[in-house]
Parts: sequence; structure tokens; C-alpha cells
Amino acid sequence: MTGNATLYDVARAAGVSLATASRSLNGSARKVNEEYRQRVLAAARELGYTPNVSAQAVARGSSATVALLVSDITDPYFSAIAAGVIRAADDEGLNVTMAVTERDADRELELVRLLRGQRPRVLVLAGSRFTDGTGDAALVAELDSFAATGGRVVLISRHSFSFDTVAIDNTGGAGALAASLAGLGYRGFAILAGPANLVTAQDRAAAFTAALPVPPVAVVHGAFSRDAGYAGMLELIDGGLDGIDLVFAVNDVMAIGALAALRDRGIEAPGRVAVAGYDDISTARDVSPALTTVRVDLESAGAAAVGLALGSLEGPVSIPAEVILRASTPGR
Amino acid sequence: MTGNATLYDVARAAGVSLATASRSLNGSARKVNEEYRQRVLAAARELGYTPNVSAQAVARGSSATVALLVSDITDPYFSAIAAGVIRAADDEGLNVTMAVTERDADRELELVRLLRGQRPRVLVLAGSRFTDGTGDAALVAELDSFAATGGRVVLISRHSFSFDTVAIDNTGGAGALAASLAGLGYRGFAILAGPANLVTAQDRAAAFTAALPVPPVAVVHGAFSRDAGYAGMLELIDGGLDGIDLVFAVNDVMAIGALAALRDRGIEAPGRVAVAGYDDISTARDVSPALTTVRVDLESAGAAAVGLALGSLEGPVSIPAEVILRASTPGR
DNA sequence: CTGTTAGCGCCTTCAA
DNA sequence: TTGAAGGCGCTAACAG
Repeated sequence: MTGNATLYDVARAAGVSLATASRSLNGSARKVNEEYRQRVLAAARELGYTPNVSAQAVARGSSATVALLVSDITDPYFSAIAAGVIRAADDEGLNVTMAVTERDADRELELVRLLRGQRPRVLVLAGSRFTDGTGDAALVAELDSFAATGGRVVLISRHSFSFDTVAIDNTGGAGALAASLAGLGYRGFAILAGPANLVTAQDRAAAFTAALPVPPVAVVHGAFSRDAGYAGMLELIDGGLDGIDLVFAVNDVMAIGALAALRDRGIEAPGRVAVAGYDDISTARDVSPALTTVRVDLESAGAAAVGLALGSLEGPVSIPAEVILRASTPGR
Repeated sequence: MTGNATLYDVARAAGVSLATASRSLNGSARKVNEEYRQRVLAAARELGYTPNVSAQAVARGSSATVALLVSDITDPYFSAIAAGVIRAADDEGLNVTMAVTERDADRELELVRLLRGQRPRVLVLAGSRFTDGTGDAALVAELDSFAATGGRVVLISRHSFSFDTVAIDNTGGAGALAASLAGLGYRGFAILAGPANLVTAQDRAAAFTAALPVPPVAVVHGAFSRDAGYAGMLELIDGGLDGIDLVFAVNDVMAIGALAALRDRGIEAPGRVAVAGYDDISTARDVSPALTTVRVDLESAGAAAVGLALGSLEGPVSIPAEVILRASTPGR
């Protein structure tokens, strides 16, 4: 009742050996006399026994956990991925341990090291790589070493030769979006392109640009955040908005920031400028005007990551993108 | 390089004993010859040594982990709390493992059991209790037993005699909000009250009601979600909206759903009905009209939880609430 | 099918 | 200060 009961306690209470207790409680191959088994289960319940997973991990050499690294858990993009990872892990009886990189490559590397200390069964890295490959070599070395010891690593939205990957369709979606918008009659495009060194951001901006009938009028860089979207939009507004009739933000949170900036400055959206984003986070439909965007099922991306790691899914996995036209881009 | 280096490997490489290696790498009391210490550190770096935290946990009897239980990580309310917990834990060198209850009491109990298996140093439960006390006894027993073995448990937004608690000011905030709105001239109040069996939801609804100059015209229950807010608002609309000039949703996601319902039905907000929420999630200011709400610093609530658990903070902690008036309640 | 017995990797007295 | 050795709780051969 008070102290944590150990397997040994359970075994003794049930009048069986440690091994038998282990086998009836946690063992994989079930070859235990049913009567013993029941006695053990009863004793375990009686004593409030909880297997010490650390001890199990030590004995087995690997723990029933999946380690998840995200850039920022308050970002709906990552919380959706996390939800998928947690759900899928849970279905497989795995625990999830999580850390936040804050989009800092050094910190990311350090956290991977830390997380490795848990000897997790799988390590999922969500979040785009930097274009300049900052710290890439060290990270890859760390991941390689982890994989070499039997760990599975899965990257979400990050290309790699050596690891399983859940690709998010950035180029296809951005291209399709550009085509749709052009079809709607827009001709003056500005892009809130996000961080110049973030692969995802650049892929989206580049693909969007490539699919445009005319070159964009303006491209402004900044962080991947709501506030950066706000600031970027302000910059465009202060630039006069000349020839701009549509602003594409490379993700929804930036787009939502842009809408806020327009509202604060009293500029009509979509009347004066239309706005589009990417990801289809849940609030995209709840802002006003409702946001045109590209839907990506992030939650299933997270789930797919653990599926890949556990072999219940065959790679490579690519999460499709679908253009969602809403009120923020009515066409002209 | 390939296999995971163990402490023993490091010790051998450095030409010292296991104990010395342990002391220079992870030991608390620092009483190691500086030269040895350096040799050990060098060897560790050389070999890419990562301490096996499971083994440490087994040896020490507790792991450097805080286990966090939330209802739904995609809900901004909980992701903010999670962010605070993760940040604070990280500052203390603790890992965070997380699980999602989906607001199911049985599942919650099961997850607490599972998490206990990790022998975490602290266990944080975020999310309101049910008013009917479903499964309360079993949960408390489980928590008591955990505490008895030296674990720290902290509850966020949940009352308890025996455990540390981070209180969220639901009654004060809701009362203040009601007073503000009454002062603005509103007189016809409807409440989207959320789940009838969730303490937080009921506290807010009750305190709001109590501080009103007149009884509410309508109270509709439902889930704690955006969609339930939408559905609830629809219900009010279909009821004719008679005498209603303000709708208070007990949390922001519901309020945002309500706003969406109004928009979809072509009813002007705040012209015809004003709307207010609770929590001040980040999108509250980005919807249109911007949402009047009650700000609660959820991230610091999460951080406070680990502070309490680690004793770096004295309890009881109460997170204050502050009324934030925005465009959704202009006054009449 | 059951029990005995090594470990797993690490921490921590206990002598030296 | 250092090293040897026992033990943490559990699993997995290995014999019976």
C-alpha cells in the first residue's frame, strides 16, 4: 500500500517464483499455468503493483517509449502532430516523452542527446531543417549512432536518405494553391515567406512562386510566427501595397497575423487584399474572413511517423495537401 | 561509435574505476581529482557516452522525469500549460513525459497507473475534475500511493486537500467579467455552460451567473469544444435569441465556435449579440470581432506546477484572472 | 511449464 | 579521494 510493490513482492504473495510472476504480468510468450497466472494477477492487484518501466528498460535494453521533438508545442501545427504521435503510440502501448527545440539547432542536438539517454524505441523529429544545414553533420551523426543501436528514427517534414520520413507535400500544395488563386483572377502576389533558412518555408514560397503566371511583387521574410506575419503585413502596408491583391503567408499562423494587421490598419480583407495560408490549422476557418489555405493532415502525419517506426506502415509516407478555398480569397 | 557506450566503457577508457567515472559524470557531491575528472569527461565525449537514464532511475529509485497528464493537447488551453511545464522542467534538467486523457476518467486512472511505472519525480494533472466525482476515490488512492513513495503530485485547476494545487481563478474572473459586461449595459445574458459535470465549467458559469444583475435568459450545456460552442449557439439561434444580447461561453474555443455559428447564420456580432469567452487563448484576439475574454496565464500555471513540486515555489499558487475587453462586447 | 541465476547500467555505501 | 562490491527491479537464458 505505501511503498511501491515490486515484482518480487508480488511473486512472494502469490507463492510463485520471480520468473513466473514476470511471465504472467509482462512476459510476451504466454506459457504459464492459468491458475498461477490468476494468483499472480490477483496479488498484483492487491498490492497495487506497477511495473517499474525503468527496470524493464534496463533489463530489456530499450524502453517502451517514443521520444518526440517539436519546435514549439503551442503552435497548432506541432500540437496536431503531437496529438497524432501520442495517439498512435498509445495504441501500441508506448509512452511519449517530449521536448521542445524552440527552433534552435544547438538545442535540438542537445535534446536529441538527452532523449537518447532514455533509450527510446523510436525518436521522432518534427519540424523543418535549416537550409544552411546548421549543425546537420553533428545531428546526423547522433541519429546514426542511435539507429546503430537499434533505435528507429523518423523525421517529419524533413528529407533524409538514411531515415524514415513522413513527407509533407509543400511543393505540390503550394503550386496548386498558386494555380487556384491565379484562376480566381489574382495577379499581384506578395509572399510572407517566413524564415529564409527554413526548408519548409522556402519550399512553399518557391513552389508558389514557380506556379505563378507572373513573378511576385514582393517577398518579405521573418519568423514562422503569428507576430511575424503581423509585422510582415505591416511592412507591406507601409510599402503602399502597390500592385498587391493577394498575400500568401507560408503558414496559417502567419496568415492570421497578417489578417490582424490588415484589420488593425483598417484595410479591407479580402476587399483590398486577399490572404491565403498553409496547413489548415483548426482556427483557419474561424477567423474572419475564413482563411483560404492548404490542408495537411498533421495529426495523421504524427501517427504515420510511429507507424513507420514500428513497421506497421511501409515508407515512404507522404501526407497529401489539398487546397481549401474560403472567404479570404473570393476571386475578383 | 556504434554500440551505446556504457559508463563502464568510459571508465576503462579513462583508466579509472566505475565509481570515479560515475562521480565525475553524474555524481552530486563533487569530490573527484580534477585530472581524473577531465580524463573521464574526455573519454565520455570521445565515446559519445549518454547516461542511461533508465539505469539511473533504477539505481536511484526515481527518474528525472515529470509526467504530465492533459485532456487534449490540441486544445490551446492545454498546450499552453504543457509549454509551461516543459520549459520549467527543462530548466531543472527534467524530462517530460506526457499522456492524453481525452477527458475520460477511466482512461485518466489507467494513465496515472502507467505513468507511475516510470517512477517520475513529479506527476502533474491538468484539467478539471468531474462534479460527480467519477472514479475520484480510485484516483486519489493511486495518487496517495504515489505520494507515499516520495512522488510529488500537483494538480492544475483542481481542488484537493492532500496535494499541491495550482488554482486557476475561475470564480473571480467570471464574476468580474459579468460585472464588466453589466456595466457595459448588457442585460440579456445567455450562457454556453459546457459540460454539466466539469467543475471548471460549472464554476465559471455559476460565478458569472451570481454576479449578474439579472438571471440569465438561457443556459445551454455541451462539450468543452469549439464544435460544441458552435452547436450551442445554433441552439440559441433556433430558439429565437429572444431577449439575448450577450452570450458568455465558458471557454474561448467555445466562444470562437459560437462566433462561427453566428457568422454562418448571418447574424451580426456584436451588433445583434455580443460574445465573451474565458482563457484568452492566443487566437482570441485574432478572430473577428476580437474576443472579449478573461486572461489566465496558463503557461505560468504549468511552470508553477513544477515549481511547487520541486519546492522552488511555496504553495498555494493561484493564477489570477484579468478581464480583457475587446470588440466582441462593445457595450450598448 | 517452473524456478534459479546471471546479468542490464548505474549509484552508493564501505573499506582502503 | 578512490575502488570494490552490493543492490535497484526486472528479463532472459538456462536447467529442471
